[in-house]
Amino acid sequence: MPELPEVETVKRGLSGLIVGKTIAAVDHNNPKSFPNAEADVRQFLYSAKVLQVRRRAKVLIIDLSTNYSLVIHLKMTGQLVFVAEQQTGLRAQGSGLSKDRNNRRLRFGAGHPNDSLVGKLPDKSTRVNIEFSDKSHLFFNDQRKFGWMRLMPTIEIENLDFFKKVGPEPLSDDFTAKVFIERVRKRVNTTIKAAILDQTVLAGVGNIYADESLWGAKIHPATRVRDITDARLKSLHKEIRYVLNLSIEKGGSTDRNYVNAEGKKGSYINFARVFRKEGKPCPRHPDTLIIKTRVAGRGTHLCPVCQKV
DNA sequence: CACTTGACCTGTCCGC
DNA sequence: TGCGGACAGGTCAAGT
Repeated sequence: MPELPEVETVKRGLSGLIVGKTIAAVDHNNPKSFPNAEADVRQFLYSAKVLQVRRRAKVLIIDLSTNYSLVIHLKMTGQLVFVAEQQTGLRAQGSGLSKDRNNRRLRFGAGHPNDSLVGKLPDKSTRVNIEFSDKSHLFFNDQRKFGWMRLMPTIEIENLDFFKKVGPEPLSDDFTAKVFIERVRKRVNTTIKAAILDQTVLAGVGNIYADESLWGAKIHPATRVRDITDARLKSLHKEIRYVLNLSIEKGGSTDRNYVNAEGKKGSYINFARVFRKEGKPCPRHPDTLIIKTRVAGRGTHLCPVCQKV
């Protein structure tokens, strides 16, 4: 599920919600989702204070006062949701929950657009339940169990294989068109979609923003990198930064599972031009319909008129 | 080495 | 309704 904008949105939300809190207890039920031994959990997690929340690529890092960190990858269906102490009538602002005249929370059935997970957790997808000393909770939910949360010394994070190999942050000032073109050209013989999905080329782009940026740059996702001009790649660089920034502004994309730190959905999907728009008109060519095909083993959306191989 | 394909899981949706 | 198969936003390992 979550790509860079979704993870960034969770990071920003969590920063304002858990920094300064002290961990009091931790529950976990699946070694794939949370592999650490109990002894380490007790020693480095219990009584630890949250110092800061960071993001690198699609990975979240919660730094603790014990010089340990929680490193989290949400993969396809992971969620990190904070729930304040008591769900009383007067809740913290911005929770996204609808309320009736008496300021009580309204109940919604599953799938309602205004539905929220807050008040329903933990549930059967909860893999880790962190309780803070003020009785608030941070839940790590993950339906498909692809994601993970692990406790490790802060200083060792950079030595993880993933961090040693991962490419530059696409929204950093250093990530110029020149840098992008140099890196993407190392993947001469593959398709441009596979190249920008490759986290060692650049960090953070997943299936949604790959399709969205390729449409923006008018490049067919199956085009071989060697067949694309520098001018087109320069345009793609700009589009990648544009769609990522726009999505962060909209709180990310909720296609199925994604929710932010308050259990609320993102709205980028409402602004998408091609992703999940198969059968809808292309914004540039209202007479042409967006099609869905398969490129780089992934569902791929494109306009057959403005994106030619 | 560069590149592609399946595996990891659970849930949902679609066609029969 | 039930059942089988395809598919879902990400990475890896194993294959060519």
